[in-house]
Amino acid sequence: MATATSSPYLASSRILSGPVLHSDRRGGGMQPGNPAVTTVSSGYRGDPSVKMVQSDFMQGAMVGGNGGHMLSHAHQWVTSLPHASGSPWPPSTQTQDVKRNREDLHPGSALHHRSPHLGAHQAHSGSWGGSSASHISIGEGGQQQHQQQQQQSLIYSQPGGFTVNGMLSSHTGQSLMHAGLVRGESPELDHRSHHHHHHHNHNNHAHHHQHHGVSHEPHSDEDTPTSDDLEHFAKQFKQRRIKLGFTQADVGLALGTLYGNVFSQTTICRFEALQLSFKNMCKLKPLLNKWLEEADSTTGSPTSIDKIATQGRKRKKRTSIEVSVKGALESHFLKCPKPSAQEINSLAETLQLEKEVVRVWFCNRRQKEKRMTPPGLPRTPEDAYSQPHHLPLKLNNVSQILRL
DNA sequence: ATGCATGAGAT
DNA sequence: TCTCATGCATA
Repeated sequence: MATATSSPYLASSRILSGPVLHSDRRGGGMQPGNPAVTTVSSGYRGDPSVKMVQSDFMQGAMVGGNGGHMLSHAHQWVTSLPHASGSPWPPSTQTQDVKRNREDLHPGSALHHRSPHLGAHQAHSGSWGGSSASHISIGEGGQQQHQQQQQQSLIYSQPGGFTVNGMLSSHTGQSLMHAGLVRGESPELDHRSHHHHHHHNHNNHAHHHQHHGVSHEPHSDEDTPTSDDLEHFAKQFKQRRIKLGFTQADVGLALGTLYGNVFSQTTICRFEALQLSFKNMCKLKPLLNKWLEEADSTTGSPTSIDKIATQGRKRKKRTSIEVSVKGALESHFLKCPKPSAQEINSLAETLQLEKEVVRVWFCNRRQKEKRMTPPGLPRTPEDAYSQPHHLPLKLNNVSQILRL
């Protein structure tokens, strides 16, 4: 495999369609001594224009240790033999260029039909002032993180009208009736009032909506859902989405046309799998909820959105790190999740990886640690018991809550 | 479904 | 530089 062929990042070639090549897995092991391979690809990146508002809430420190119980993560990196191959990409200068455009192009949109029925919406009351937080000890291993960054973005709600792709706004007044009538579920969500009162707060945008007295449920968006709400919603969402015959990618695109925010299949997938940070989950939920309402209220229509060509930007090829190397990285991570630049350098040398690759690996590893769901999230309650390790989720959120 | 990557913002 | 939100490219 001629991997690595061309320059690592070609800056100017906008290869539209040519899948340049991909090779990555070593097949025969050429190039001994190379722990990682990289594949070439051309990519584009795009559309920096979207952002959304989000309340910057907690973010927190996560960790594994906690008072509850174990926290060691089990992971499964096997030590397999290293295949060697790949090629190191030369230190190219990456000049960046800006580009904006949308990415992703794919015509397909599923237009299956959807069955009219049910609606799921969440009803949680809202603040989770009393959610399950209480006392957990965080911290350990390493350091405390404190950080909380908030990014603000704006909200875009398209002013009504235009219905993209055929979906006319024919929502049958669902907006009004949701929580109230529909929804035949809500097993165990919301309020698990524990003790404690936290005021979450500090959000820049104050939103206080007036409650009109009754029946109307609080707009399901806008209030901070509890982890259970999110969990429940995600599940419900996935189920509906599938029934309606949409793919994760379809949803991502639809969100773009509907609200101006395009999301990739990846993001939708992560949402469903609760693999996003709590804050991120909260941000996306309203949008997805809206899409859901639109989707099941619309009666058959093609979702067509054309995609414009994308212009290209170069993306560094993805480095494929060998299992054994990953194992080494993992070990180090356990010892020190936040290695200094120096440590990164030496590690990189030892492992024969680009320093940047190592740095990014740690960043990603840390991020992973912060997700809502631990690596092998028990899919069923039963599994929860059978699986000793991993925090039963939600615990993670607690830490976030505690943060503030 | 995920691994590695990019970038904006906060430090 | 890190964190965080996101996504291309992959398996």
